Amino acid sequence: MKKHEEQFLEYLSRKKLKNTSQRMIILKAFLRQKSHLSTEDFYLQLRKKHPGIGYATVHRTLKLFSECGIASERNFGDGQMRFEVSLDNEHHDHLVCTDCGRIIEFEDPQIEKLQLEIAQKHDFVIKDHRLELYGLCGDCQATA
Amino acid sequence: MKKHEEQFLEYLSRKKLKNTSQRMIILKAFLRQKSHLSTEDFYLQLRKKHPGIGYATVHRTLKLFSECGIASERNFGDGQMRFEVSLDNEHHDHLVCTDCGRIIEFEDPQIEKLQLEIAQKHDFVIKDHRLELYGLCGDCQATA
DNA sequence: CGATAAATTGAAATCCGTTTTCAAAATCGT
DNA sequence: ACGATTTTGAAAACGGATTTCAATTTATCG
Ligand SMILES: [Mn+2]
Ligand SMILES: [Mn+2]
Ligand SMILES: [Zn+2]
Ligand SMILES: [Zn+2]
Repeated sequence: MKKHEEQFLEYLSRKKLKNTSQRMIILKAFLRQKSHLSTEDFYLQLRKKHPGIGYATVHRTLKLFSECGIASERNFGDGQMRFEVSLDNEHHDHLVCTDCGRIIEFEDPQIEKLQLEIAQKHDFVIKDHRLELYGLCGDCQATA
Repeated sequence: MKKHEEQFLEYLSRKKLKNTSQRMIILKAFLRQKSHLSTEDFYLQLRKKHPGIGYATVHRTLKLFSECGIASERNFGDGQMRFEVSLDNEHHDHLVCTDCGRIIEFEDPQIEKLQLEIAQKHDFVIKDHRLELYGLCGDCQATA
């Protein structure tokens, strides 16, 4: 987990950006966070300990994390941007419970391979992709 | 293509909604449309022939189409809602060119099957899913 | 150290697509 | 045609993301 911090600091100096207390606080909170939080939720969380830090700063800093590669932006179609820590250059996709919001991550090399084949067949070069499976988690099937 | 019209009319009467000239005009334009248009683009298109019809009505009517099953809402992550005619209950996914916006549809039974297996493994019941491959189409690779 | 230029901050304003409001108009069963 | 109900279009409201701006903080250099 030290790698993320280094990567961010390196990005700051490379871009001639400044290292501020707010940025360090947000970074630490972000790395400790339960993932897939919306900007708003993350901000509300952070505000408990650090009421002085503004929403704009949180928003801007999360964008920085994304730019420098330590965070991934996610969009689960609910109109909120979400962020998660990105580990190395691992990729994963998501199961999303539409009832309780639970999110399960998965990785499937077979699907990834099939995606590449499809792209080739249509003369596409893939830069990115999103796969999300929406449904009910075990708990919510019981409740329903 | 008559089926869509019937399905919409049936939905209207079932929900005790009224059949208006605007709704019929929008329906015809929608069925004739080049797919994956945003509400805004569809509205601008429609307005050329029917300047009297308001954006709100177009928006509400597209929602109706979606509710009654003759349209599918799509969200390609650019902050615009898009609509397309849904054929029978066929499902398909999308290749999206991030340069020129070209959209290619595809279907892959193997991927669908693997998705089901993943869901089972995590005790999920899938209701819906989205798979989008973002990249460059053949033309745009050349240009770049 | 200071001084200074440059970057950052937080609050508020703005943006932009979506959705709602509301009074006037249209629909449709009778 | 009547009257209850629904629909319409313009404008306002909404909600999240982004920008503005004056005040503050940071980093660099003498
Ligand atoms: Mn994740
Ligand atoms: Mn399509
Ligand atoms: Zn659940
Ligand atoms: Zn292209």
